[in-house]
Amino acid sequence: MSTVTPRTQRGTRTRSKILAAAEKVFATSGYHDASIVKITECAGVGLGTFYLYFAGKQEIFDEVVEDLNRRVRMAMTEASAAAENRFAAERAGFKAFFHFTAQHPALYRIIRQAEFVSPGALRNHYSKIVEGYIQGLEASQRTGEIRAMDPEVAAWALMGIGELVGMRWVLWEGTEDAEGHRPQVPEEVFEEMMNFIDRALAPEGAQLPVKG
Amino acid sequence: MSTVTPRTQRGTRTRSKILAAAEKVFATSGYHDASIVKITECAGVGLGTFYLYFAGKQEIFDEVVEDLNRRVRMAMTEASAAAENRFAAERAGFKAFFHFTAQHPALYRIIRQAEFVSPGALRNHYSKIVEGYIQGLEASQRTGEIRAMDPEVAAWALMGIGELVGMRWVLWEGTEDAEGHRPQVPEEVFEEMMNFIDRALAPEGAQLPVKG
Amino acid sequence: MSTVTPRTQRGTRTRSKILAAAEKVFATSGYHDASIVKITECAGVGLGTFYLYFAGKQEIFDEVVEDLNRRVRMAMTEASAAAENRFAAERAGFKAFFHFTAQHPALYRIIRQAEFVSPGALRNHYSKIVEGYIQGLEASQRTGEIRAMDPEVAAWALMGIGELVGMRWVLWEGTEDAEGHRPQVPEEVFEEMMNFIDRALAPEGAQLPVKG
Amino acid sequence: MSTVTPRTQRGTRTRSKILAAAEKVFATSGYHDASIVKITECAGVGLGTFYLYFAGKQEIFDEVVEDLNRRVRMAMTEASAAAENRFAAERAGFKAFFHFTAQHPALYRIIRQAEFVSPGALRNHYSKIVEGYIQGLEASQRTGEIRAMDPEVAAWALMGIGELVGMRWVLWEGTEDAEGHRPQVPEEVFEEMMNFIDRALAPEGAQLPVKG
DNA sequence: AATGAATGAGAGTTCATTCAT
DNA sequence: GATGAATGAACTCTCATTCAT
Repeated sequence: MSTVTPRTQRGTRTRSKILAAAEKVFATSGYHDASIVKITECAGVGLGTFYLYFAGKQEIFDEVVEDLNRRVRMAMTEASAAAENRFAAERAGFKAFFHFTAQHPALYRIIRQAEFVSPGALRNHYSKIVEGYIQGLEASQRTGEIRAMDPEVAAWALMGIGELVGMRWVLWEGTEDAEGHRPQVPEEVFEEMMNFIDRALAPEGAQLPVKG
Repeated sequence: MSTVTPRTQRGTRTRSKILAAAEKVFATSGYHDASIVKITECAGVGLGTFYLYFAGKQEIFDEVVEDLNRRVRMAMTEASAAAENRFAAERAGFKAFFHFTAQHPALYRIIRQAEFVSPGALRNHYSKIVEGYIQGLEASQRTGEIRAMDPEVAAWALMGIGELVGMRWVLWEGTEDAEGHRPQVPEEVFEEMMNFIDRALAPEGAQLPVKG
Repeated sequence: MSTVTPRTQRGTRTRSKILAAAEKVFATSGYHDASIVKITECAGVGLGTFYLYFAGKQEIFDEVVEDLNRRVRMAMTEASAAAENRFAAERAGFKAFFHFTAQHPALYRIIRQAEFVSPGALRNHYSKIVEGYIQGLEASQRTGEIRAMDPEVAAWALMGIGELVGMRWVLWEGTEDAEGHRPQVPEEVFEEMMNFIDRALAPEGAQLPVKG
Repeated sequence: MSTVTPRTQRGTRTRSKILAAAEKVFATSGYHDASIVKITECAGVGLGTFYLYFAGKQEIFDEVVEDLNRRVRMAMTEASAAAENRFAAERAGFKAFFHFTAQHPALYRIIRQAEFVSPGALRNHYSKIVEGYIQGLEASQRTGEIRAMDPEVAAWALMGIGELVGMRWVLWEGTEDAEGHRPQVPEEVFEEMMNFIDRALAPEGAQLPVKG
């Protein structure tokens, strides 16, 4: 009995419930402790139902990763797009990233295990995000808003900063509130981080905006 | 039957063999696929022998993490200590980090799974490395070599940069050579990264060293 | 929800499609690997439709067995009936049996699993074929064409010969052609076998017909 | 954790217990209903112990088939060897076959399912037994005790006779006694069968021995 | 000190069957 | 008449851990 794309509305809803449950359970328990039983119980469907829509545990894992990846990129892109200049765009992008992280701790917790679960998914995730950073950096370079540099190296550096700052101040700091959401990065930490980044990217001899 | 500290020289040697095997197997297979059988076979000892020296799988994992952490910090500290100024120290520290990474891919592969295996070990690992960065940054601040800033935020940023650049250019780039070692970060990438960092940390109005 | 005899012509056609599909799938995959999904897919009907016409997997298996049994016996009877004497009838019967086997390998493959799936169906199948042999043997005994003997023992012996010779030379020998049919028993093997049987049955002091 | 040949005496005994239990359970329940749990329970060992000595269900099935095959052939060979002439040898061989069947119904019940479980094992089983028949027939041909014929065809015919007569009178007739053994083929049936065979094989114009 | 046979909880997965549409 | 989404019991197999030797 092979996996199937749902044909009815009811089927589509069921598939979504399972996918959402999987995100939650993977984030809470990690890949290996996330049993199909846990996922289906959390989704409120029978065990066998899982295999109606997914070929197996690894397949749904990949789909969850891809899904989170798509959503976090969209969140970042939308936030940046609304900004007036590169400073604002940068800030908005990181803000959106931390906001998403706070609401979907799954992003971190899931990605960091992917190394052995699904190496392809892992690389794909990071590569796609880096791609977004690169495009932004290249655009800013063309307008002279940032200095000349290899955008790829800078992109990985920016992602590294976001990743560990997010881990430290969103994931570790404090615990979830009643709705399972986490606090944002504190304002002063965020400013320090943005200052760090702005200086790293600033054109030769530029005047940095003064905050506060 | 509780774990035992080896009393004889032979016992000490056996324990070390198992620990070394565990590092290798965890790095190759990941925590969950690393069975005790694999570890003991790799170490060339009987299955039961494992439980003579370790309380269980999670315990030896923690010990491997701690061991790697101690060694990478020592490598970074030693490299930095020999440097003449903060620029050189910074460069030497990152060089040492990438060098260690290249020779012990286990560091990454193991750490990134620790989230669910042993959260304490994970935080401990990052915190200790950050601690080293903070001390270095504070010292440089006192001598005025770097600008005023919150050293903790900068420390996490630096660690993030090292982590993702290392992942991208050491772990992913190219494959292992015959001895299982990996290539270093390419020179030009390293320079771009250091330039990024130097600018981020530089005091107001400082002249950055020009790289030939 | 109980099984239903089709009331419409459409229903009758559907039921037949499923039965034919079941014969094919049972023969190809064996009883246990023949899922209801496979059968209904092969029949080109929905899964649920199966239970409209059959109470379950075992029931349709029994019906397939019975169906094959009826058809093979009819083939053998018709072939024998047209023959002029017992020699010819005998030959014609075995020929028909092998011919049917060649076109319906399902006969063997299905029957041989019936032991645990449906013991009753198994015994019924063999018993009915034996019954046919017995009637033929008794008739020949009355005309003196064959010697005095217990017809039941002889009948089982004949069936055993046919079964294993068929397995060896029809089922195993060569592969199916484009239409999924199998080659007949080679002429010389068939003659050897008939010679074996003729001698076993021949009246005291009889002259056997010389072949070739 | 891969399968292992037992190194200790205890291990050897355990492996044998499991193998014996498997024969019994396969014979009683058939391949598909014979779960590993049933087998290990019947053997009085833990579930996991099974996988210490066997790679899986199919592997132990093959081994059981091979084991039964070896034993039935040895029983037949030994019985025949002690006989004074081909008549006696033939009778002794079939007697031994039925005797073995009576004590190991597993032989039939297991073999007949092998078609889909392990086709190789099935062919191997029949081929090896046929090989024994062929050798006996060829020897008798050389001494002139039986007529000229293709020994392979005759061998398959003999095996077919034994198989179905055994099925009918040993397996089906009556039920097991307290020790799980089955009654022999009735004397008169056996004589009828041997008479059938003797005539089929007898040299031209031979006098058949008259049975009192 | 060292070993490896033994264990069983728990994992992922399949599929005959039911039933609302 | 026809459908396919939903179910859960039951299966095979893995592996951390114990313990007698």
